[in-house]
Formats: sequence, C-alpha cells, structure tokens
Amino acid sequence: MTYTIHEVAEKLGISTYSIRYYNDHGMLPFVQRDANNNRIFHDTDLEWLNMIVCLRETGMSVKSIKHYQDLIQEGDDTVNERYAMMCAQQEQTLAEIADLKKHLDTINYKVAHYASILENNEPDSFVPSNLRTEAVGK
Amino acid sequence: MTYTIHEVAEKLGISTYSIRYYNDHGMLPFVQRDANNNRIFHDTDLEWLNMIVCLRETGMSVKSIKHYQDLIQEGDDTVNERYAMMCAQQEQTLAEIADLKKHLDTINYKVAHYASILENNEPDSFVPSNLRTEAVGK
DNA sequence: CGCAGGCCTTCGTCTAACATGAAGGTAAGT
DNA sequence: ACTTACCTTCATGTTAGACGAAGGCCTGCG
Repeated sequence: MTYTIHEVAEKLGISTYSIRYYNDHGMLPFVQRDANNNRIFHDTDLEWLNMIVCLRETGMSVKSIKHYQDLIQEGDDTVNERYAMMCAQQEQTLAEIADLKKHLDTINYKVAHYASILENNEPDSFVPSNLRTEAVGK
Repeated sequence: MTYTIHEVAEKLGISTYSIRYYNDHGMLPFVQRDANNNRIFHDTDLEWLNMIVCLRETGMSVKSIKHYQDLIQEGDDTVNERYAMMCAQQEQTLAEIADLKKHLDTINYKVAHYASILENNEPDSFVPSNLRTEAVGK
C-alpha cells in the first residue's frame, strides 16, 4: 500500500509543506519516488512520520529529531543515547502535562466566573471603573 | 509592594524581553513608571502577567490575548465574548492534554523498548541492515 | 569626581518551523 | 487541449520572542 503526499498529510493531520520540509531536512530518508519524481509513501514511512509528529508535538526540535534519526542509522552502538533522549522527552512531556493542568485550573476558574456572571446578570466587578479588578480572578 | 522588571521576570519564569514585548503590544496597560521612566510592577500586574503566561502556554496568540484585554476594558457588555473565549481555551487545553497523553504512550513504549534492549544486551533489531525496522515500534 | 550598573529607548538582525506564492516543468486523466 | 496534481528552486511572510548596539538617564560606590 502506498500513499501520495496529500493522503499522508490528511492521514496524519499535518500539511504537505511540513512533509516536504521534513523530507528536505533529512528526517524522512526513505521516501521513494515514482517515475515522475513524485514522493510515494509506504506504511513504514507513515509510522516514521507519526513518530516525528509525536516528538514534534511533545516539543522536540527538528534538529534533535534529525539527530535521533541519525543515531538510529548509526546502529546499535547508539542505543544508550537514544534511550537517554526518550527518557528526557518522557520527563519533559510529563512536566508539560502538569503545566497544562495547572493552567487549565486557572481557565476553569475564569469560565466558572463568567458563567456565574451571566447566570445572575451580575456586573463583572464591584468597581466597574477600576479595570484592574478582573486580573486573574483569584 | 512593587517589583522591578527583573524581579517580575524571575518570579514568573519569563524573560524581560517578553515583558517589554507584552507591554509594547498593549497587553499590560497598567504598568506604571517611576521618576526615571523605569517600569514598576504591582501585584495586580503580576496577576495579569500570570494570566497572560497561562493563556500563552495554552496556545492563545498574543493578538487574541490583546483582544481579550480590550474586551475587559470595554466593560460588562463583552462578558459573553470573554466567556466564549475562555470556553474555547478550556476545550483546546483539554484536547492538548489528551494529545500529549497519547504521545506520552508512544514515548513510554520507546523508553521501555530501549530499556529492555539495554538490559538484555540484545541487538536493536533482527535485521540490522534494514534501518527501517526501528520506526515507531508498534 | 568618575565610573559601573540598571534601567530606558529605538533600530535592527536572528531564530524556528513552517506557510505561502511565483515561476517553470512533467505527466496523467477527461 | 486543458485541467489537475505533483515536482523544483527561490523568496518572502509569520509568530513570539531573543539579543546586541547605540545613546541616554539616574543612582550608588570608592
């Protein structure tokens, strides 16, 4: 089973620009071309791309992903470093989730705040002329 | 209690560049200046900045945050729109947390994969010459 | 008194990770 | 014949800053 660049883009929820970008930057070393020089993607390419998307969305830079790929191609000697990279990514992702949850609390508070205002038809603040009362809400 | 720009930067874990950037872009309309034109920050400014950081880190653009601020200053008529904005932000943040958790699974799998390789001193793949076997691992 | 240090300003350049357009080309489908 | 989909290279725009330089305040220190 093979796919065009547009099919891949849709499947993975990224743009064709990004795919070409990744390809141009050596992060997709295996994509083949057809007789017309069009990229043809196999399922393994999709898996690779999926991993790239995963690492990108968890904050790894394109440069680091490229390095990671290079390590894989260098063979088994680099497993240690790859392990370290994934551990770091794991920690970072856990930290970001924790961060987002904290921010979500703040946002939840705001939502509830506005909801109660709208429900009770209350004014937004006791001193409307003092615009600073809104602030963070807590 | 007042703070210098550097104190604020350290307290909130952002750079002085960012603070000036936000200030220059109308997102901190209340910062006062001392006799030497230095910015002086009050606790309410910190709360505001904290909200800005929260919205930024959950993916809201500077432009939208500015709009949100403008709405607040326009008064109670805009509560509806502000409510909608916070709801959208809430949803988006929930979605991003879910996304990150999914990606975390993939990363966890990788970590476990490498850990087992290192433990058993196994080679990384059965067909070392086929570099594609690494892929996403599952 | 002179100077370092911290703040300010404006100007301008740099970065990442794309997004997008222009211009020009091939090849397949209708 | 023409549209459509893909390709290429080149170039510019975008976002949210990071950062240095130049020039100018003011304060504090020895």
